[in-house]
Amino acid sequence: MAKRTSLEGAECPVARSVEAIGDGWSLLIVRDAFDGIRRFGEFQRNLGMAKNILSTRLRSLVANGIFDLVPASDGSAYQEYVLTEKGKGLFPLIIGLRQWGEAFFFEEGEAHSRLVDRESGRPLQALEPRAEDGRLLGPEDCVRIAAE
Amino acid sequence: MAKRTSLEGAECPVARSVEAIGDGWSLLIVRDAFDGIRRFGEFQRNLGMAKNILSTRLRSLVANGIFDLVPASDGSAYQEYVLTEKGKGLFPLIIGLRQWGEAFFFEEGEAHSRLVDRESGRPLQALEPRAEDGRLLGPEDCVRIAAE
DNA sequence: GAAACCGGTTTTATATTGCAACTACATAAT
DNA sequence: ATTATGTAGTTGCAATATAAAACCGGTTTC
Repeated sequence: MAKRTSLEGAECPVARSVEAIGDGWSLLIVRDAFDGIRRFGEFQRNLGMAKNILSTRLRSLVANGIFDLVPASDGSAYQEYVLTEKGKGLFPLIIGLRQWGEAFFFEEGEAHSRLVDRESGRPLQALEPRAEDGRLLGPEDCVRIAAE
Repeated sequence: MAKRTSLEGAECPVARSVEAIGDGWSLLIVRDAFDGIRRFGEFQRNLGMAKNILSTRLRSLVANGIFDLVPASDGSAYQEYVLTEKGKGLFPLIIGLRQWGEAFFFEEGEAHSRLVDRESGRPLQALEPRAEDGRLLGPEDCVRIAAE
């Protein structure tokens, strides 16, 4: 997307999020991070992406406070990319991507990787937007109001 | 991201989703659609993006079954882009982007647009991944298992 | 009937991507 | 100790995508 100057400092939270991770590779990198990937080479092999791009993406993710660069946990002289609290905050988003993909891009019975609750081994509940009082909300039940 | 050949037909639902909407503009277009935007010119003015890019994005979103192109509802000879059921399925994802943005990109008290429940006028509950039995799940409580 | 509007496409310049080669340092093998 | 291999990048270059502006044919408004 390159410049997208119209979005800098936007008053819409969606726009700011998109500014930080609204790019396919970044989302996949974060997905992998949730699966325990931490090292540059692991990301690179796993995603099959060019190293220079991975390099710039990771730099940007670190700059955006989504990853921290810390000394490797295996005692080697290398470093690891670990999710910050902000990065972990993307968990529902990645779940959302996964559930939407499962619902609309796979045939019945078509094999795909699954994300399961470690304790029960069963899939998660579908994410559902709800009102404060618990009512289930669809797109038509919501209104966006501009910044005051 | 251009080619990303490594992702075509991926067995990971996240990857397929990213293939379809993992691009900043597409996400913002969908966000606007949830706010009731339907016409080419509305999207263009609203997002401040180049018309040629909007054109290719909308074409791709239609090709991916996220929007339908239908005759304009005002009786004019023009057409409108309306979300399909699949497109509406992105609602939780957009909420996820919004809530993450609100949580991590705004200072306390900093003004931003809000999405509220139409009935109560109050903000939504935070999206929370849960196990089937209702337990709240964090990233550490989940495991990804490969396609069988 | 003229002027403005709508929904694009075309053109052109610039920025980003992706690949392959290269580098510097760390670790492992002989 | 020397050599090989692995890690984590960077650099150069060609291909591709993006952005801005001009253009264009039908539509609606005046």
